[in-house]
Amino acid sequence: MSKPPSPEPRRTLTLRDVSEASGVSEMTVSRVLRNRGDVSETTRERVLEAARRLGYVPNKIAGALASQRVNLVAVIIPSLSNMVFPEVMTGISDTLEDTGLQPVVGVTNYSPDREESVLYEMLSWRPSGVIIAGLEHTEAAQAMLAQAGIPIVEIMDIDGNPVDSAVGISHRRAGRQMAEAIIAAGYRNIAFLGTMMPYDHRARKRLEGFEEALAKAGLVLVDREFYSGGSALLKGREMTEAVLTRSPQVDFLYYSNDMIGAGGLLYCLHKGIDVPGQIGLAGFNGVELLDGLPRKLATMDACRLEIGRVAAEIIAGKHPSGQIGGEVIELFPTLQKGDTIRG
Amino acid sequence: MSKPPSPEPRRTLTLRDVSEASGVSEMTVSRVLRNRGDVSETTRERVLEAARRLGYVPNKIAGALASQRVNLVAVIIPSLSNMVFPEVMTGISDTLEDTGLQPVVGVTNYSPDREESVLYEMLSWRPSGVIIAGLEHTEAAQAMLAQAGIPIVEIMDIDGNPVDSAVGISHRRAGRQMAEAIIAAGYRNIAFLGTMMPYDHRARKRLEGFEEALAKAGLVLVDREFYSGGSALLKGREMTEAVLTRSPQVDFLYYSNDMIGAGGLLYCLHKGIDVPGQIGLAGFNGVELLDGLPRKLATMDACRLEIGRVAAEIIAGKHPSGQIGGEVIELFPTLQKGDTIRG
DNA sequence: CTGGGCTATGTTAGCGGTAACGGCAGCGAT
DNA sequence: ATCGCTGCCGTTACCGCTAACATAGCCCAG
Repeated sequence: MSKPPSPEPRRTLTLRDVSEASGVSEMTVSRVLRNRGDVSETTRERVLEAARRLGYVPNKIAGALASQRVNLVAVIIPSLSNMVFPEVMTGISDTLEDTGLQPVVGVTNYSPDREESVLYEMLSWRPSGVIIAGLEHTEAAQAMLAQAGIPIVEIMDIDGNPVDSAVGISHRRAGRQMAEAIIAAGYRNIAFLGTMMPYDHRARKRLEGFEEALAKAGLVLVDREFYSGGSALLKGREMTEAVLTRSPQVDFLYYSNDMIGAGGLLYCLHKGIDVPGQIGLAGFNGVELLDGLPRKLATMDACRLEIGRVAAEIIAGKHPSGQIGGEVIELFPTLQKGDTIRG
Repeated sequence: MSKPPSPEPRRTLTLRDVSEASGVSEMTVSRVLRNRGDVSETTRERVLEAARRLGYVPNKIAGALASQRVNLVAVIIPSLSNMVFPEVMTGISDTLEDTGLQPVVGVTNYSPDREESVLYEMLSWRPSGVIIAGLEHTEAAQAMLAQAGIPIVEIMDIDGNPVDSAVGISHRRAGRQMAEAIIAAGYRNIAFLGTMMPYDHRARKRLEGFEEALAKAGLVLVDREFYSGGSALLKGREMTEAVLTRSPQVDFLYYSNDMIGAGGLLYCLHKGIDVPGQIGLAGFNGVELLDGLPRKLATMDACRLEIGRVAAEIIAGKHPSGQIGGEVIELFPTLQKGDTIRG
């Protein structure tokens, strides 16, 4: 593989190279490249031409050290492979787009220890802000966030005490609302199917809110089934089969996410079960995927895009509230009954 | 929101703070914190204790500038919201895990210009390597890659000329193979349904290979349908309906990805079409999702995890081939006939 | 023609670390 | 006693860039 005939892969270029090539001081080159300060049009062009010709790429490491400013925003999330966080990312990226800030993602795989170390790693690059999923962190992580001296936004969830700002929905309330809708529709033998991950606090809170509302109506879950890992769609089928076999009296299945709910829905339809007459179904997240299903699954959207958008606005200091930090912004998901809750 | 009662949000800590707190030189602190060089056990502990107590987080910006070493690997991909790149990311992360290297993702949304600017931005942080999707880049991007002086790995595709190394599959060959299997199964009236994105070169190459094999058998596509954006599952349904309405003679539908293929499959099953008797279906990617479908869609896995793994190994300099760079590693996807190709 | 206020550019001093080298005990071998 | 180690730690000189200030023309009011 012969590389293109570059004269010599010489050491990487610096401002000095550009300054020499264009006959001005390094400072002037720096000013041109950052569009800062006054530079005459003719020098500007001479400098730009030289930079382009040499293929100069500025060294942000040196720049950041000198200016004590870093245009990075640390974004720490549990996973990229479900449908929810990529959409949050989209909201963040879109909003950051024209602020000069850039998101840098770290993935924790729902592990608190990994979260701690990812956070440490990212903070060591001195970002201008942190967006981090959830309100539950290790003690050390909490301390780092509190001491960082930069805006912190905890996203997705507001049931707890944020370090600084928070943007999200109340999962407890979401669980409650869904339970109320289900009860109102006349279902009484309700089962829960969800993830077992010990650290998915938001799924846990939804379940808590759900059971709370059931209790208020004098009901308890008739059955529950948990899973971890694997193809969510397939797991949804399997779990549904397991529950329906074990507890034939069940008339409603509440899933902790849409993906397994979709699996359950496909299973029920395949089995010829009357949905929502005989059995009702509901999921959580409001993922786009559902639009393509034979029947629309009842769900609640989690305001993912909006969460990303608002979090980014807070970091960029352009949130309408105008506050400096320490705000808790609650968003309100809407319940979409779809075709799988009767009434 | 009162913060925890930290005595004073004082300026951020430096090595000097730790060195004063532990009564040794900054250099020694640096050595302890990096586990490098000889330090007596007692001083090491004194330093660590002080660092922990103060909550010191090293400044990698300064460190990187001084040492001319950055433990970041730039990963530049078109999207995070389909199922393919997250899995590549997983392969990369897993492999980088114990090398001290850290991936940093940039997303281009399939836009060459955005790719160029993301690349520029990332190179300005002087990463130790670049993993970038595809072989097609703007001229400027090509130049930057060639000049960067660090290992570059272009992933997913090997039908073209890599700047340095490449890891991927031949999409042209993949398209050909699928066509051959379809023809061998006796289908003759074949339609293509896929993405319209002008910059999805890999989908384009698959289609090219596909048509090439058809031609060799004296066949041409009976129909074709393109889309962009929206819920892939839903689009799959809609496109399938459109094609079947327009060209009732069609007996095979080749989709450019599994997601729209799944939508098509659900549509066909819903319409009571005999699959694979009356109509056969095939997708591409081998996503886990398919496992949960009522019938398994024929597909070809794209070796996503493996691609990520190998790319990361090359960057980390621990690929078995032992070469320094400039290698092209072709992986071979396997065709899974599933339940949607007869025979 | 002179001082003040531009504008366009250069100079100086770090930013917070680390590479490279230097120094100095302590200690066994000669 | 001398030498040469090795183990531990400090000093010095940057890394490549930018904030802050200094400087040099230049124009115009007084």
